[in-house]
Amino acid sequence: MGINKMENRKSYHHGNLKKTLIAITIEMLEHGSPNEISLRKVSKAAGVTHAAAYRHFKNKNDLLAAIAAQGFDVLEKQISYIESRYPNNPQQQFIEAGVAYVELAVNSPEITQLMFGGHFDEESANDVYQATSNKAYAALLSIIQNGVDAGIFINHDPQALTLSLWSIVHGFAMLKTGNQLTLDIDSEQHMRILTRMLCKMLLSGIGVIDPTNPASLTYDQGR
Amino acid sequence: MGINKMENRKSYHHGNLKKTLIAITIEMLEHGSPNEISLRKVSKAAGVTHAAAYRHFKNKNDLLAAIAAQGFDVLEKQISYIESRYPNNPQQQFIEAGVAYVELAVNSPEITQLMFGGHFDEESANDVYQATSNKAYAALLSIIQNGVDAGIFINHDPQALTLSLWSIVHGFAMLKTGNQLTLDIDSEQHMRILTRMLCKMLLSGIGVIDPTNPASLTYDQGR
DNA sequence: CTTTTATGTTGTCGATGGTAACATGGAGAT
DNA sequence: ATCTCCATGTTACCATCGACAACATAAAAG
Repeated sequence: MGINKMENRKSYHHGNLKKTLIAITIEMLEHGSPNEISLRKVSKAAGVTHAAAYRHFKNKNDLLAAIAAQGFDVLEKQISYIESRYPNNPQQQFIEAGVAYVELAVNSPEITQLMFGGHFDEESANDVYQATSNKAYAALLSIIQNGVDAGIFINHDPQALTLSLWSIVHGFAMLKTGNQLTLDIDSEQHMRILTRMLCKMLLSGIGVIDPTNPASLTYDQGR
Repeated sequence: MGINKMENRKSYHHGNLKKTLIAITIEMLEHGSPNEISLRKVSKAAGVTHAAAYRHFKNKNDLLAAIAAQGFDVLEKQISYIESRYPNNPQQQFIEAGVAYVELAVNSPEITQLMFGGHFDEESANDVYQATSNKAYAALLSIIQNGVDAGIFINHDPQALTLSLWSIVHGFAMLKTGNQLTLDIDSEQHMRILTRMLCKMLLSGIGVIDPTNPASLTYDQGR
């Protein structure tokens, strides 16, 4: 536990330095802001000299971008999993994808801020970073498309529906991870309830749920 | 135009250094990420040595926090103005406040990322910063309260309604300013239309607009 | 066994954030 | 008008950082 120091490494070569550097950086992110991180501190914690990191990352931004890209990857996988978990139920996919989005963000607030907080130079937002960002969007769009194909989401363009879902859960997640919310919603349970409420508001706005009866979903809203 | 250099200042004392430093920093923010900014470059651009800035700001974070605080101030004033501009029409206040929120954010994407991107250390998110963040929330809550008092927003808690509006416009704004949206929505006109659509989805979700008729608002939806 | 290549080290550079000691001159008191 | 005080700016300095080049080592390839 703690920082993976590998201080008692025997060989000249580390063997797993790239992953180790990423892991240590993530751990450091959880204890401070991104600009408190230095390649030198990370390298030292990995039991390696300060220049070793440059064999694995082009520069500091490159390391941070790798972590962000990993975040997008996890996000996309999770949303896709939600889609497969609730087959033939676009409404539930809609809501649970939103819940998963917020849950992931809140469980890794620092990485979320890194992913979306504009911490990279323009050019450093490179191929990997851009591509993986789009994957999260595509995963959401797929769910929306299910609802459109099933004739459930009928009043709006799929792109617009995707944007609305993404916006509301992303906004909630960013406000929470950025400590902008005075509401003390500490428990995961409470976060889920709030997120479900937000998604249901949208769903009824899309015309799927009777707005005068927020509990009109076909599955148990508690859970 | 250009950076306010003040290079031909005559007196030993600058006279307006604090405001000048803020202005120059904002201009620099518009041309690069926050971590490309250095107090030394800013000071040099202001025609002053690098240590002078420390007479006006405790440290670099303090300067950036001042800019963020200024952003929250503008945001709150704008939302309050919207509220007063459309008296006795909570729906319109709801939508136009959302539009104003997104418009401000998109017009100053770098400052928006600075305000919400987690660019400050915990302790540096000081009194001013926290207080002003809350003001934006309070401004939105006031609008919601109008609708609740008028018996228009009836199906949900005011806090929840405020959170939903804030989340969706904040999410949209953050996705846009973070260049996460592949949709090319360059024109302000298009942004307004999209934002209105998002807000209306929510409004109908709250039960104010007939979801099968998105144009059911009482005022001209174009404009 | 030799050569190549990937990976880690040492040494160095300029830039940066921050502090301390000193300099300057404007504003208020007399 | 002059003196004094103190807000404000300067100079000098330090530790740290990102980045690079030259060198060292060992694992893999032949």
